[in-house]
Amino acid sequence: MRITAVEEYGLRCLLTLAGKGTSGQMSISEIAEKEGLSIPYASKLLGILRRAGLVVAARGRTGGFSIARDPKEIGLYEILTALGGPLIDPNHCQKYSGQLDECVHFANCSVHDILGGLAGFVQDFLSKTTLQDLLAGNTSRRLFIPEKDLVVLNKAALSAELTEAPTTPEPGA
Amino acid sequence: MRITAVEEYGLRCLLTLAGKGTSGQMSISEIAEKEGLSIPYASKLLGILRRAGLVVAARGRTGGFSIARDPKEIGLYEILTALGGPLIDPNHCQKYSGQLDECVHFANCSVHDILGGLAGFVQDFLSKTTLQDLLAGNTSRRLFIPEKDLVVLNKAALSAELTEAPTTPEPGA
DNA sequence: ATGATACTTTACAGAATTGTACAGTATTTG
DNA sequence: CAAATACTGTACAATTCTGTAAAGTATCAT
Repeated sequence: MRITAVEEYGLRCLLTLAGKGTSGQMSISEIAEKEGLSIPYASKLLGILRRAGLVVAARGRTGGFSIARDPKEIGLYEILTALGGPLIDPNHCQKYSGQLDECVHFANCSVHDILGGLAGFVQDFLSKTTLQDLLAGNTSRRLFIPEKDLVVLNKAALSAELTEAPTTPEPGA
Repeated sequence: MRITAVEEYGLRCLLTLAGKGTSGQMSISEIAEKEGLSIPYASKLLGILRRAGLVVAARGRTGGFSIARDPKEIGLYEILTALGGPLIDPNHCQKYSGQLDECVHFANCSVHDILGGLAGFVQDFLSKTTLQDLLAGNTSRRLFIPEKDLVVLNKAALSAELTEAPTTPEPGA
């Protein structure tokens, strides 16, 4: 489970463009130089971003790329899935079924449950973090919280938890 | 960003073994058949798990694999990193520096901040979810919570948030 | 002892991903 | 209109990952 190269570089290119604002513009050459990428590679990445509707391209002599929307309106989830596909393949069960025709855990597959749940979890986090957050350096808003202070719970169960066991959250199953 | 095949299958093999308990045992053949994998491939996966200290192997005629520790003591984070390497490469900046000698964002790299933060976030979630949770089907404890009820916040800021804005959490930056 | 069984290790073919090369199309400037 | 500039699309070499193959080592039953 890792960030792919395309996701990494693509996100950076988009971030650079976002820094110029909606009315700003940069050519592939400029972006490539700023990010230390080759021009053909930057072209490919920008092409992906354009087809995903995240940037708009102007052709011709005075052409270049601009960010398609306000950075506040672009979540990381949309960006990363555009660049690297879905977090969990929708046909996961079908794809990873080994030599059998279908997933051997088809009926009751806790692995898929947990991985699907993780994906939703990551998606939630990534969706709520926007390009604007990255631009503003707002990484500390949801990040860098000491682990002991980090909780991920159902709100309803949380009120009780806050007044009872401050250290080890254990809501009813 | 995705779950790799080795992570997926390796986790399943480990889960199957965990179902037999610490004193239980299964041969590669049995595991391979149960998971729909080829015997050589299952061998490779079990080898990885063994070197990571997650399973123990007994050689010889009555040999086989057993889970190394109580499933309650094995978190998903340990498993997935053993099978697929770290979520974020420690030498991320060095590796993904394009054609330059070092990451062009070296001094102030919000991309690395956010990705590193995400990794810590995922790590926290995965560490707190154990094999036992998967065995018991306890996927609902931290999963399948409606998004509107899901909060990820600093505890200190949370008490105030619970009494003020129940829908859109916005702690001070 | 000896053979059967089962884990261990290394090497390798096929597939997917990465990054590059290059020819093509569109637009502006003079 | 013609040249320059910049995006677009396809094809391809290099690398990495996936899954297989096969030879080797250890242990137990007889």
